[in-house]
Amino acid sequence: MNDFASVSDVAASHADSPKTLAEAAYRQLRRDIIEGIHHPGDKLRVEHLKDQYSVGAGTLREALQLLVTDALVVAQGQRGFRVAPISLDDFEDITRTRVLLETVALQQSIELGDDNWEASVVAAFHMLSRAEDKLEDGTDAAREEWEERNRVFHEVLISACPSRWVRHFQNILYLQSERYRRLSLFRQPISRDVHAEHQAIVDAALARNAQEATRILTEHILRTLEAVRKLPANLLS
Amino acid sequence: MNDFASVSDVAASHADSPKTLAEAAYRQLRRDIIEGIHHPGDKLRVEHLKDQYSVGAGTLREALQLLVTDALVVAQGQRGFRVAPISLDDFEDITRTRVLLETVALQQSIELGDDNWEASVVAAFHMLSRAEDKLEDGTDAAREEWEERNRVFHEVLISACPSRWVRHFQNILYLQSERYRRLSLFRQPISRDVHAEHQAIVDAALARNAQEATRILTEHILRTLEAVRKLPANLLS
DNA sequence: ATGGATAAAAATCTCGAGAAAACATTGACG
DNA sequence: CGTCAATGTTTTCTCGAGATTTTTATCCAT
Repeated sequence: MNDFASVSDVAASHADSPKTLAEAAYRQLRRDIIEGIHHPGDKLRVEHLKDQYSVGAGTLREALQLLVTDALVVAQGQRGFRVAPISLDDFEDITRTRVLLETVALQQSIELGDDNWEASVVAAFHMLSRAEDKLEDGTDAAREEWEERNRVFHEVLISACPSRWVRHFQNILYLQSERYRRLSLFRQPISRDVHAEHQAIVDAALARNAQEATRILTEHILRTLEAVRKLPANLLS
Repeated sequence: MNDFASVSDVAASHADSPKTLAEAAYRQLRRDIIEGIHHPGDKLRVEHLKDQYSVGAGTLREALQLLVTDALVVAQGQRGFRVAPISLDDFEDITRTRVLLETVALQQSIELGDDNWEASVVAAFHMLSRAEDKLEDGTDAAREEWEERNRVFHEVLISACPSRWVRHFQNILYLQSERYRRLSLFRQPISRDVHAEHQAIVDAALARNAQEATRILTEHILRTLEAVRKLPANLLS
């Protein structure tokens, strides 16, 4: 059929239920690392964590290995696992690479996307807008839902890009940037008018104005970099 | 210090000795998959492979997980592991994405590379040329050494690119394309004058002619795609 | 003969204990 | 007083067996 995200997929978010304990532990761990519960550079001792996540040693090991795939955890030879360190340089790199890939993908999406793609974009934007409303409550669940829907929105935007590899790399980079964004959101919760930026992207995309859409998207992504740049250096430990 | 590959690194190739059994099994498996010993789509049964690679079940499992990182193996929920399938579409995607990343990286390398980088490039090209001579013997070892030095050459070319992520993604894509290149080399061993192409890239790079260098590099990469396109379809099973 | 359901078989996933390696502390020697 | 070496502790890595799930084969009913 087509390779685009269907509207129902958007509605269902990314609710692949974890079928294995290792994957469940993997998701929990990933969330905890992105949330900052495990600090960058922290050692991840299997003996200590296997109780916390209620799985066996080998299982937790597998979960950690999966996190190495996402580059959220680094494995050092015979010296165990560690939460991937963060730095401003790294985030600059992530951001610029993301801009490179995401603009190319968006161009192709705008060029090739069909009605189904347009509907997906509109739907994802709607879901995101709703989540923005609930964000007023200030609950953790609301913020988490917003994060997820924001991710889906960016994913759907480029879902008509025919390159699976570009989309794959974009996913990885998005996960990475999520760690940094949490840091900036913690300090200056809602300074930017993110909604307007997203709206502008959607408008330009549906108008098939690739140049305008990529321009806004680039600024949109770079703005987060600026926000992180203004953070106190000690947060990037 | 600097982040470039040192000349000695080039000489030493990529000889990180595997310090763990899992990593050793991972490398063997990776080589076997790229070599085509395990065919695309094949099921990788842990029970059967753990004897073949002389490791425990859990260890082999870890090795397989590492291969998922390189996208050479796909893991399906509770249904075990499988060699990643191949297709012409996939290789087109890999190639185009590789061109995108590698040209950007080469541009930056040419712009930012210092004397050390130039020396690395010359050294890697020399190593590759020597391997080309030995290629006449037709031994497996010679071809394998050429493959490795070709990889190093492309890696060193973009080693002055400051983006670790671009280089990381390029590594993954190179590994992928290696699978397909083996297929094409099997049929038409040495039809192209690869040496001249590499020489032209080196010349343009050292002359700091980014436009020319990226142009040649792009053609160079695309040529392999054309070679694979001409393969009989049944090889892409 | 075809389709569905049950049961046997195979493979995967999970767990805990033993072996190997790395780390930290302490003591001795120059 | 500083450096080096040896020892003990901690942590990681590895292995084989048991529990779940998937797959295959068989059998009965339509």
